[in-house]
Amino acid sequence: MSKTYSISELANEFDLTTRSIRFYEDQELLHPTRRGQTRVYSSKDRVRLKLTIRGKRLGFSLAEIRELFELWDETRSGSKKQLHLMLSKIGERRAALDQQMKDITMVQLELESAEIRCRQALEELLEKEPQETQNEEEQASSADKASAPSSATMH
Amino acid sequence: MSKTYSISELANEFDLTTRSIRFYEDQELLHPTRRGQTRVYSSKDRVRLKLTIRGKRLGFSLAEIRELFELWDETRSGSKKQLHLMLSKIGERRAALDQQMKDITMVQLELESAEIRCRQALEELLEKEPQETQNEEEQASSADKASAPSSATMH
DNA sequence: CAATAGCTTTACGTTAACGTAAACTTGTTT
DNA sequence: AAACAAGTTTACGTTAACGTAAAGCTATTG
Repeated sequence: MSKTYSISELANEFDLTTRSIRFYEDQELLHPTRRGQTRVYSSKDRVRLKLTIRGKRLGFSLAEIRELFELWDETRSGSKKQLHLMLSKIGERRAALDQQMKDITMVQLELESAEIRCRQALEELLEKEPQETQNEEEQASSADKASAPSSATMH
Repeated sequence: MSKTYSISELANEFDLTTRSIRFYEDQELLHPTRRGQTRVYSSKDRVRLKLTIRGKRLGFSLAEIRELFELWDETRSGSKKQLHLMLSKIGERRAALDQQMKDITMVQLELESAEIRCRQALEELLEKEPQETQNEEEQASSADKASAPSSATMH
């Protein structure tokens, strides 16, 4: 008997709402069993949830993610035609991800250049306005080598 | 006077609808000038459109893309506080992209393994059912070495 | 035993990113 | 001048991915 999880355990672990998790089930990304009326998630479900989140971060729709899951599941039992179709689908996805890799590289370059520009603008400011008590220097030094974790409120 | 573009020129080049392009303007991603009532796009607008598309492929929302554009624009004129804020935002974005890189790598691995599994299943089929006249063999040979470009309807 | 905690279903609301249609202007071609 | 092409505004419709009540089951805890 491998481990099982409740809906709120998973919700906490992955920082989702239970609503989302039930919604994913609705979209057939998860297939928990039931104990009475309560959902019981297997570790397979947990893995799928993790994969789903990863997929979402990459901009995949839930439908696309589901498609990939189904492909994976049907691999064993597939007919010849099915298998070829799967290979083609997988090829599509891999190509799309290759494109994304390139995109990311480009955007990273842009951001890097923006960062440099930003730092230069800062330096220029510091030259014209030499010292003004500034205790905010901690910031400047800390953000230097690692791209900061940065909590931040965002939106 | 550098080159300018009409809305449909851009729409064709980037395979968008004019509706989308106008919508992007509405969201302040583009700022075309006007000749009469007609929009005239500069090459700067064209670059922004290209960047927008790239951003979208990475799962950025239009609002996020707009934010990045604004950061970039305000870099020159920014105050010290502003500049630090920008650096922080840029750091966020770069961290997110780093995460995406990892995600992609993981998913690529999964897909690769799925592909291998697929090919093995195919081989097993071919062993048990040596030849059966199959005229579906055209398929088999073509999908073999290159992960097909595959146009595909996607949507 | 009544209340609390955690789960459930049902169902309407919301936001982003456009699609789609209607009605109008403006220039160009026949 | 009539018709066509390309552009415009206005506005309502649509889909995905949840949010947000509302109302009810069920176990255990004070």
